[in-house]
Amino acid sequence: MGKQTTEMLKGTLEGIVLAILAVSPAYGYEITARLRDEGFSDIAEGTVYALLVRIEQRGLVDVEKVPSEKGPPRKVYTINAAGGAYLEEFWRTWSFLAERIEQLHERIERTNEEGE
Amino acid sequence: MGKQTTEMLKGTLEGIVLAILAVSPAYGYEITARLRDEGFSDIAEGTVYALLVRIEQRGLVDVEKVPSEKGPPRKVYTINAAGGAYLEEFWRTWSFLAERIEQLHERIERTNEEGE
DNA sequence: ACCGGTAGTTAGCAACACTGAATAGCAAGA
DNA sequence: TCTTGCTATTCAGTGTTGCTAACTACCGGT
Repeated sequence: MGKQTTEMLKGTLEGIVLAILAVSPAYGYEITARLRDEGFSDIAEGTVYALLVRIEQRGLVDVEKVPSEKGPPRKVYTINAAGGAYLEEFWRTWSFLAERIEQLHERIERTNEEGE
Repeated sequence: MGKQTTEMLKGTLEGIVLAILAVSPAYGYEITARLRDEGFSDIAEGTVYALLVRIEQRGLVDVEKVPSEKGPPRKVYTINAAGGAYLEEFWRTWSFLAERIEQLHERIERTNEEGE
């Protein structure tokens, strides 16, 4: 994966995972798969598991152990009230950043056009 | 500044600064000021200077020392060809990420509406 | 008995933004 | 003169984050 992507995921991956959990509860392995489906093809499994541990420790999600038919028990994560609040804050921060960056992008596009 | 903002800036601040330099060359102190004008009110000066050192070492910018009338000499940074290529890659990465996240956001908005 | 898919854990690493302090030049006011 | 204030840059140390790589563990089919 591009190095830029890696760096850009810092600070956003957490929100992305919480957003996925806001759609419906899920366990680690499943989340990794959903991320792949979403287009984040190369996110390491280890990364997701580590992230889940973090958001659990911060109390943003509730966890339930569910036996699996084909493997060790799953840890199913459900976003809770604190997680919901955190996610809202995430959207606000994201919107702010996205707006600024889009503005910059457009300004540069215009500058380039004028220069041609 | 919010902790989320700090984390989200990782990977994007570099692109933002390069984008600012793509508009016109500038020196560190000035860049900090421009960032404030852009709405990034609380980016530490030290952060900007450290970032400038990094992108200089990677050869993304050219540097010229210019005497200042009111203080020590300025280091004026100009984006070069390598920096331009890097910036383009940045826009691609950003667009990809922004698209995915917007999709997720919209999906959740819809989910919430249905639930009401 | 072995292999492949499912599921999770852990240790160590590199990159990045922040804090806080230090350095340095110059101008205007007490 | 001394000091305050603005301009301008540098540096050491910290915390968070995502990645890599290896390991454990459970199950079914060959």
